[in-house]
Amino acid sequence: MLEERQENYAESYLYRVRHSAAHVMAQAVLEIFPDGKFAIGPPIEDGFYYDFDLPRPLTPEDLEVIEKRMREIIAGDFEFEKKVLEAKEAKQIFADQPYKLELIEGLEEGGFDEYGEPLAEKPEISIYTHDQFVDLCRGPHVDNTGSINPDAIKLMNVAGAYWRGDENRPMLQRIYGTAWESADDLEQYLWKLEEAKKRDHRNLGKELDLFSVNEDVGPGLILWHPKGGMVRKLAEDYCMEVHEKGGYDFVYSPHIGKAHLWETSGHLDWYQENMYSPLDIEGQEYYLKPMNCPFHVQIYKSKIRSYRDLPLRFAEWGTVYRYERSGVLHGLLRVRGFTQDDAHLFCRPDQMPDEIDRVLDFSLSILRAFGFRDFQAYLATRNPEKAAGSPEQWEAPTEALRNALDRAGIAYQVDEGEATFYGPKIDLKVRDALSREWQLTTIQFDFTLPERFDLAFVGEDGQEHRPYMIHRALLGSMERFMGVLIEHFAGAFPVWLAPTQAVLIPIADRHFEYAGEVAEKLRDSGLRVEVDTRGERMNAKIRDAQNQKIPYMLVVGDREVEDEAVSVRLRSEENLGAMPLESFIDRAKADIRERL
RNA sequence: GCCGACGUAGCUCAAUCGGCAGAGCAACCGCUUUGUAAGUGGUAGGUUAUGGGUUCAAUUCCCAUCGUCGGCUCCA
Repeated sequence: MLEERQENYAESYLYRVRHSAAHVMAQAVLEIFPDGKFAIGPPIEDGFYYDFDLPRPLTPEDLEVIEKRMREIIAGDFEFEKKVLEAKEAKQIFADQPYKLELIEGLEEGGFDEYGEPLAEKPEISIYTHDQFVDLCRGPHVDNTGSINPDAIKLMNVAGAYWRGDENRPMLQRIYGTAWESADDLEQYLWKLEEAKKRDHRNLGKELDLFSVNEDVGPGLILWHPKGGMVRKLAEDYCMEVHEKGGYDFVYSPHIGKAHLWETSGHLDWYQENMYSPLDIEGQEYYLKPMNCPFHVQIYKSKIRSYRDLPLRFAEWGTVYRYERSGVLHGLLRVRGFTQDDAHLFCRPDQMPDEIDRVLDFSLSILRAFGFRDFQAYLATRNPEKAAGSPEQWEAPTEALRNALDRAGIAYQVDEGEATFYGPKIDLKVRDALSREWQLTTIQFDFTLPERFDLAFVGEDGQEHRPYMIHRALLGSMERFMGVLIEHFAGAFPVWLAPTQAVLIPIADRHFEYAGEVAEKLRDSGLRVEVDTRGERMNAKIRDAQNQKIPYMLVVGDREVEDEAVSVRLRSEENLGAMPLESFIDRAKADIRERL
């Protein structure tokens, strides 16, 4: 599905518009900085960029000047002319452009296009010219610069980017721009960005008092406040309940473990750069756990396992700590300490396909319960360059993963050779309300740990056999998942997850007593209720409850006291009017049951 | 980590050329007793992120550190 979309995009008119806009921008930039060097400038989702090596950092004012000049070039209606030439000729044209020369050399050798992407066959070398500007480019472009709509382009921002994405190469300045066919499209896109900003979980986290990060605690470490803590608890309660029903056993493990454990598991070999420095305890080195697997493996190993015991499913909401470079931290989505809804499945080879089916279905049903409908899966297969075990060992699990995906009937793509060395995996992404993709679930085979820890079960034949081990996290991490939930619902959690489900709004002081009684009754029937006893007017209380995205606002005044009723207003602004308390309770319970 | 921008009251933001640090909201104390998105008056709130430097004088200029944001790279 996604792949198709991308293929279509590359052939679309809009793609050519954006590609052309990138060239126009490069011309404008190089007119301002005649000695500037330019690198690559492809269309991307929603726009384009171009990388430059310039004598000074660009400012927002520069962008305005560049954008203005772009409109002049567009108005000039210059033709885009393509010319195919020999590498030698191309090198002469770009003699003082080192990045272009490097690209030409790459093209000459074949194997890579001008964006550094691998190619099947050796490409031709071509240039595109418009006005006075020449760029190495395979196209395609629009016919004339005039085909770009000057009212539908906008330069967005400047950011650093390494040449060829390699941190050992020079840091270039990347200008991001967006381009559309019509001014309306541009406006709509900018609106969507605004909308995304309003939903930003970092802002909502503050406004709804869900969580914070504190400078003194440390970057990438989350403090859950009571409201956010409640949402998280509710999410965890639900998941734990279905895990128990789904045949999982709950285990708990410590936050630290001896160096020897991590040596055995191999983490100190291949994961150490993501691990924090060891603690010294009585002369022994202990590491904060970056993963839960070794502990679960040790629980497996705590006694002799029979084939009759399998499958074993050990689940733990396990908090792990991973070193992330300071620049990549991002709200709840990328943190240094987080809690995985982790589990490890140990099974016999004959049970493996069924286990895979089960866990994939399980994941989908949980994600659906949280309101996600649109899924995209990625099957990562063996990378011959770095893979534990033999190709034959990989076959059955890879097939099982593929079959499970076919049976589940969800869109998936195969990422050939993208697996980690220790086994094939499925990653599951969900699409949110703004149709952005978020990776949540991961289901990974592990060929290495059963070997390293010498895991075994006694078979029917009385002999020792090696179990399969599958690592899986469904929501991924609670922190990241909460961030995704906040953005998906724009903070308006479904009733079953809302930290406060109803707020009672007494109109005057004399209604406080009745409001308190109603609140007690609602709490008795399991609802999470607050009473707003501030000396504010009803209008102000409604406004605040609305901003807090509380599902039900229950106004009580003289009439309601008289009738033993509540007047129900929904956060959708719908006013349901007065109803008997029992009717409201029924309504709320139905909404909760339906997960609305 | 790297490139760039930024850091002022709990929050959102002002402060002209270097010249007494301010507003709205929130909080607190009053008045108001309210019928579906902000009633009203007052009070309090600051080592301008931290440390150093330049200057008669620094929120403002310089340096370092910490942190935040947009990207690169990586990823649950």
